[in-house]
Amino acid sequence: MYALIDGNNFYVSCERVFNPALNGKPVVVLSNNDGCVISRSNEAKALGIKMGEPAFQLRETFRKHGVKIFSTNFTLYGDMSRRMHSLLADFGEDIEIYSIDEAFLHLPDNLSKEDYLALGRKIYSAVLNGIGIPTGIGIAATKTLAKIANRIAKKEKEYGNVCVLDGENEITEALKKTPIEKVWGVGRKLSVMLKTHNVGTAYDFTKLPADWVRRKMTVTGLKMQRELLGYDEIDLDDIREPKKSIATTRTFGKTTSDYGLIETAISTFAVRCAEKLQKQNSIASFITVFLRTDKHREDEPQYGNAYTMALPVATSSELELVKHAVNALREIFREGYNYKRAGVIVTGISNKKEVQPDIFYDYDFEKHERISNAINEINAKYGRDTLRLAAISPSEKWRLQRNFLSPRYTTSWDEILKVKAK
DNA sequence: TCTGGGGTCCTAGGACCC
DNA sequence: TCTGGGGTCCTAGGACCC
Repeated sequence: MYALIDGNNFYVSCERVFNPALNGKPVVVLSNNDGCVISRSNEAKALGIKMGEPAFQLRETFRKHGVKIFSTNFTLYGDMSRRMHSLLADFGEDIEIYSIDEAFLHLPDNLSKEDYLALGRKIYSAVLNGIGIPTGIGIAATKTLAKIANRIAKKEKEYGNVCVLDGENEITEALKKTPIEKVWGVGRKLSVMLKTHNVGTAYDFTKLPADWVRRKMTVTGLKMQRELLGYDEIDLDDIREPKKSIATTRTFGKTTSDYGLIETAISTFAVRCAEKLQKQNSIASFITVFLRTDKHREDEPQYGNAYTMALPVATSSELELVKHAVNALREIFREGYNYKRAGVIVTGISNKKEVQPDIFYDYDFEKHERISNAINEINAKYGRDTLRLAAISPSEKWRLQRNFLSPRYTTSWDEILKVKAK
């Protein structure tokens, strides 16, 4: 059996932990550049605010209903996530962390329904009391069914945030009231396709012939169907496993046609990729650089391009990645366009112990590693970018706009919550 | 003025091998 | 006239997730 635990409206809940005056009020968290809504309190959802809706279109709604607005504070959310997952780990050896606010916990197989329910409530209280985040908990035999249970736990008040799906009739009932587009793995395209074949619910989907599902939806669809029928099919990569691709990409606060500015941005993204690689002890063998203009500005000339190159030697060195990223950028940069978005992606990732020296390329892996380590140590002690490559600049114009940022309550001594005595 | 960021998996089809 | 068979590896692109 699996329990799927996820934080309710996670980013909003993180903000509320340190600012209880937000309870009961409409609250939203915005994406980078304060662009789109990416987390909403229940009160904000009730106002009709949609996931991903652009903030500028909502200004009137925000004003009229006094919606509390926050910029993303990933430092805070990431730290709260780490704390939540470590609380969950107390309830079982096997935990698969699926995202910043979700984890699957492996539970013993032969408990009674009452015992699963009691365990679910215990987990709920542990997280709420431990870090102040309310959760939804779904318990069932497969991950896909646990997702469905989780949705019911949150949606139907009488469940009190915990739903156990055990027993054939109960599972059938749950599948019948789950619209097909709410099934884990069915997105916009597939739900449209399935509806034209008269599949409206998860239950209808389980009744389709397996070979039809295989043909129309590949093995992914087949696994989904089997999961709904109670066969455990989906294995997740643990989030602590090394990543297979690493990206740093940004939408600029303002568009720019200035090559120098973009080179600085790309160099900074390359350094961030290097840091992420080093953190998981990996090296990358390919680098991709892309840039594009603002696709929403139909009145302006559009251009977008990407360039992928094999690195001469797999590496995690910021010096090497910046050098090659800039070379890649020169391949695709064109004068006369206003660029809005750019990024660096590294792939072909392996463990750093597997570095293959190239006798034709002058590269001293150990020397680069010593440099990286020295930079990391200094910055860990004195703050990010205290020591940095001249190619990057911490205060450039492409920087994010974050006008509604909350303090980093849990990770910065300067920003810790202050309690005043009267 | 103003529209996020970072991932995974799967398949088809081309290049290449013997 | 007639042009094999069986494989691997890689990449782009599409679909999905939070």
